[in-house]
Amino acid sequence: MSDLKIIFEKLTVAYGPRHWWPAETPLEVAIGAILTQNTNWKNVEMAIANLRSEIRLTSQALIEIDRDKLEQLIRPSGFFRQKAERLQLFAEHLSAHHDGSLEQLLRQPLAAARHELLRLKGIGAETADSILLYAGALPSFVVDAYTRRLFERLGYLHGKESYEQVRSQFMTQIPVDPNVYNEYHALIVEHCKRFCRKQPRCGDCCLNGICQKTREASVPA
DNA sequence: GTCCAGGGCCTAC
DNA sequence: GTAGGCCATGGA
Repeated sequence: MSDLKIIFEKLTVAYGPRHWWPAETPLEVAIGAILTQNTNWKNVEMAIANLRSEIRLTSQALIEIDRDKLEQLIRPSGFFRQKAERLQLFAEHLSAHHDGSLEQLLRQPLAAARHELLRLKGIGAETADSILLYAGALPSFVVDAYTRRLFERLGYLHGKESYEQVRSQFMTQIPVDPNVYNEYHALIVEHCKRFCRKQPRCGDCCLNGICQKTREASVPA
């Protein structure tokens, strides 16, 4: 069994199934994925609550709402001007090419859907993979800052790998299964929120023994 | 007051 | 191709 699978199992035992990404529709997942760019999820929840209070979360409603109004509604999520533009460009793309339906975009083969998302302004690799995985249940592994931080601490990454390199490393070593990718990413986030923030606070965590950082910390100076 | 959070774009080199 | 600056809010 590969190390990545062992780590997945340890995290699963420690935290249990996460059933991640609270959202009612695929489009809502995509909205959250854009709003959470470099932003705390709590702030995103406030922004989505504001949106819900004013409009239905449909591509048409996102297109029709006044830009300034949209900016004010999503303001708590930060970077509100560029995120408002990204939301409207995304909705306009869906309207122009998929009858306003994200589900239709996601019915394509994974590679085609990913390529299409990556061509949109404001949709980078992580946001695209989050949409593919959490909105479309397509097996595209999500690499985020937590993934890098945890696996650098574990000694599997060195910080110089590209996004695509890290992604393919995961996708070749763990089963091609959206349920596994979904859980794995969610477990990484849960673990990092507890133990691997920027300011290291290694504690008695479930990965003791295989974490390079923990081993280093336990060696007397 | 400072640091951090579920990134991505643009520019310069 | 890649390093650095910029975008911005709210909570700890």
